[in-house]
Amino acid sequence: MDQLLANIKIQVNDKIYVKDPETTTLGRKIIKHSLIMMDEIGFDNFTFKKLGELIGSNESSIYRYFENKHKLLVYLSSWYWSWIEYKMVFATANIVAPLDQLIKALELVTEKIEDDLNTPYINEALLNKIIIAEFTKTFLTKEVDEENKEGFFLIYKRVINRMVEMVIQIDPEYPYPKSLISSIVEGALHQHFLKDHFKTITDCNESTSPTNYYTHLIQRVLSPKI
Amino acid sequence: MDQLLANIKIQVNDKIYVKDPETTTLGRKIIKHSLIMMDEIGFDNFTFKKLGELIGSNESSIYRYFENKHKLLVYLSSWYWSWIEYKMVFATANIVAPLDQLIKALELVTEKIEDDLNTPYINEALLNKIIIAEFTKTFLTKEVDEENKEGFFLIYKRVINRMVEMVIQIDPEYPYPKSLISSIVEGALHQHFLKDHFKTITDCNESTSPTNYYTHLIQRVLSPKI
DNA sequence: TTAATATTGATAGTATTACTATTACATTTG
DNA sequence: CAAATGTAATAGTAATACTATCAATATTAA
Repeated sequence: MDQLLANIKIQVNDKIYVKDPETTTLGRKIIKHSLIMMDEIGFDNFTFKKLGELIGSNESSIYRYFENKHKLLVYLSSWYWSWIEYKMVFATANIVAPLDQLIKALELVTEKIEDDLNTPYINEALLNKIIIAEFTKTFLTKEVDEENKEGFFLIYKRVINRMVEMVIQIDPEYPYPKSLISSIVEGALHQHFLKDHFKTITDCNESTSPTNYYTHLIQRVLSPKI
Repeated sequence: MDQLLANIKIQVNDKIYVKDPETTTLGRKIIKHSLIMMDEIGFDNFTFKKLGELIGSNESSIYRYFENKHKLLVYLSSWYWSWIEYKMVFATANIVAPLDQLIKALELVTEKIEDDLNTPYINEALLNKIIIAEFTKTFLTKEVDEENKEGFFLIYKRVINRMVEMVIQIDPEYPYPKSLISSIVEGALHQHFLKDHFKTITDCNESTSPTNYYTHLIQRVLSPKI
């Protein structure tokens, strides 16, 4: 699986960028350092001018890759969910029992991520931190419906629907499979945030992870058919 | 309860504002019209200049009430959760069984809100829409830890902890009461958003509400002691 | 009632952001 | 080697996010 990833290009909707950043040195530099910078100062304080200074490139050169910083964040998010989807497909392919599949998939979307060394210019650990802190900002905008029509959130929704299928297999009678999964995927990011900033309203900490909480939850919520 | 609310002032941490907007005509105008405007154009496009034009006041006059638009959003959120807390305390006061209490509280935090006519310059239906679309932006910032220390999110956390207490009463053995409630409160807002924008990843719609989903969920997750 | 004080409005000004446009030069590719 | 593509530098615009000052008006306290 690790080696496979080295040869496969993560697919991102080409309407998100002006020019594919994966194809040039500057493009890859933009991605790599935008991760570092967004993690450090946050999306709100991040600007193309600052990024340009950091990588020793002109602001206008960055605009040749991304229309604006919002699109860059959408790109990073798409990349992230595409990478998660890829891992999910492989990690669950050999698992027969749907419940075990779901538990595995759950682990992938709720665990803290470590850097995947197969992607040299993307630090997944950083990207995961950015997703936790910034992902909701990609869709909490007035333009969400247009961008959704353009397919900006397709991969994210596909990841969720893959897990929904597992739920339906496990317990066809369960009435809210979509809401269950969408609230888990979003909720896991939120629990990671709480653990770092609002410790008094979460049980997650060093020893208990969002993965533990949600694994326990689905086992109580779903009634596997025998 | 309705009459009571008319006489009680919703308390908001006074570090959030420069000058209490509830005490003057202009202040109340700022609140009332910021709701209308934020609902219409969204928080990101909202500026004090535009608000000033709308209410026929100078931009600088608005800065006398709020340092910036972020603080205004924090104010509106605090007000919202304070109002929810108030309703929760009254609505659950006469209920004996903790499970019934929790179901009632759950209803309050997950249902779609209608305007409460006791607060003439706050339209709660609008405020609820703004909370759904913008609330996470109040804490997904680099300043969250400082602002948390200042007590900006106290009421929100108190609402959650009230419900956590109910969960502990219902099922003292349940290992994740805080994560359960924090993920429900946040998740309910998210489900409302999905129902309006990403219909393919939620079961919520005209006939099924987030309240239905979460009421069903807690009954499966919690095992009431007998 | 008058004087002091608080509130608001108007104007102006600054630094930063979020871009767009143009030109020139460098590098890669066919 | 010519064309296409990529990159850098400069300049410029409109909007944003404020801050400061001062005059006009409303409120309140002596």
